[in-house]
Amino acid sequence: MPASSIRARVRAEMIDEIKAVARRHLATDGANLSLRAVARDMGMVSSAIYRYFPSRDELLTALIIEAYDSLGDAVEAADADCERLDLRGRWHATCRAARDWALAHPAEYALLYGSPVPGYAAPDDTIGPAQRPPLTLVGILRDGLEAGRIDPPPGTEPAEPLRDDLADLAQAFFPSLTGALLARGMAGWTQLFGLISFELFGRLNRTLPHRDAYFDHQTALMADLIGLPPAE
Amino acid sequence: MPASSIRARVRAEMIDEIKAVARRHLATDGANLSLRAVARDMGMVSSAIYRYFPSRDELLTALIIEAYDSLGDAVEAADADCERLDLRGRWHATCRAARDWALAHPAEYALLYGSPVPGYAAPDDTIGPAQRPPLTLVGILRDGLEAGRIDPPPGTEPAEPLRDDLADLAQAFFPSLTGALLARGMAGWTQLFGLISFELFGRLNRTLPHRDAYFDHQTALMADLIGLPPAE
DNA sequence: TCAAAACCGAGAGCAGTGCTCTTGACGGAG
DNA sequence: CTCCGTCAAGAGCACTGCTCTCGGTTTTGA
Repeated sequence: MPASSIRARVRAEMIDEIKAVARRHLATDGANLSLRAVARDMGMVSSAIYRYFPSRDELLTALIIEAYDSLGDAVEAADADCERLDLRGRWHATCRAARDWALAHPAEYALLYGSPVPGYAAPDDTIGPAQRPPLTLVGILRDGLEAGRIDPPPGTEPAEPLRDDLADLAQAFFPSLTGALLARGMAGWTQLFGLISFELFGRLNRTLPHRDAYFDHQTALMADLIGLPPAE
Repeated sequence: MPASSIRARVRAEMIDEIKAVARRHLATDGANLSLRAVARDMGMVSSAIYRYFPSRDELLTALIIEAYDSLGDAVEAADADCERLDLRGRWHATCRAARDWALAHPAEYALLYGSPVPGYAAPDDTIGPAQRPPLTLVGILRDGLEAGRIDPPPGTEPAEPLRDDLADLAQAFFPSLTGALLARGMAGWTQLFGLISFELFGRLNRTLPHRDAYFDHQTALMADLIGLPPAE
């Protein structure tokens, strides 16, 4: 064990360094990072990288999982910093945390939520970390329902056959979640993703200089739609 | 003119054929299409392509503009097929048209609304065609306001400094558009983009088999948020 | 303890990419 | 008919992901 662990330790450090250099390249070169380039940066030969990652896609997968966890950490920490029953505060905090993380790590965000790489299929290892942000939003719904503090405004109700789909999916989260509320929560999650993507990918109108205020207002609209009570 | 135009005609046909082959490759290989591959498909040598497109990015730009116009045509046609005062019908028709187009041309949609290509900056030729879909939505707002048929539900109002930004931007569209309504319209547009992206990029939960119904319901929620009157 | 097994880095090599440059042939314009 | 512009072709450069082999080191197990 002591002798073998020194090799294993060096190997783990090597993997970490490769991932760190690759993450740095990702920030500048975008999704098309080159194994040879990271190998050059590390003073190695390209073929040596393959001792640690069997392919470029495997390296990308490792970076994707790390990015999902980094985003999940940020979102969950922001949510945990709020009063449990301050539903609207938690909603805004999680949304802002996701946006802040995306603005700080644009290339990683593009890797997670941008167009999928053509030949690349995300392995199952990624679906767990990928669900952490939306699950945080579901947690807000759960706490709000338990406290009886969620009142969605009147509006379109899901009809068949969607009603059963939503009800089944809602039951998989927690029993008191209705399909109608789940749909509104998913609308909020979709809006959050769209807001960040538009801002990050440059599709936001240039005549909106106060982007923080715009983001907060648009997420507030979705909080209204979900039925989160106004902050007192 | 007659003699020179035969040359120009052949050249124009060549450009069209290159774009057609490239679009075909785009559907299979995604964003990383190869000039050499399209040249091979046309029985040419790669360097010959450069007689018609100075770089791969120029070819991509041409495809992007064509795709924007194709999407714009579909959206505007769907909108024009509706009764002018059937605001909700127009909203659903345009949303469905955008989704149908995206599902029929996933690679082109990813090219337009996916993560930007790292070294590539969209030239100004693209911003005109790119604005056609959102401008169609603005047209629904304009007709609705002129007919006095839009009643947004109560909810968060934009505060300073966002209020002025939105008001200025709204004035640039048409005078009677308020900043608050514009923000709700932009939320609808953001939601539409997010819905399509989630479905296309495989982030939609697999337990929602009736995707058409889900899409219609979510866009109906946004119609409620905007204040489009219910269909009678 | 000492040989066998596993691991590792370096290098060559293959097939592919975008792009540049030169060469030679063809066709329209004066 | 001659010139000039346009064209396809080919060679070549620098780059990519990836495979394989060759030595050298480290770890393991008998």
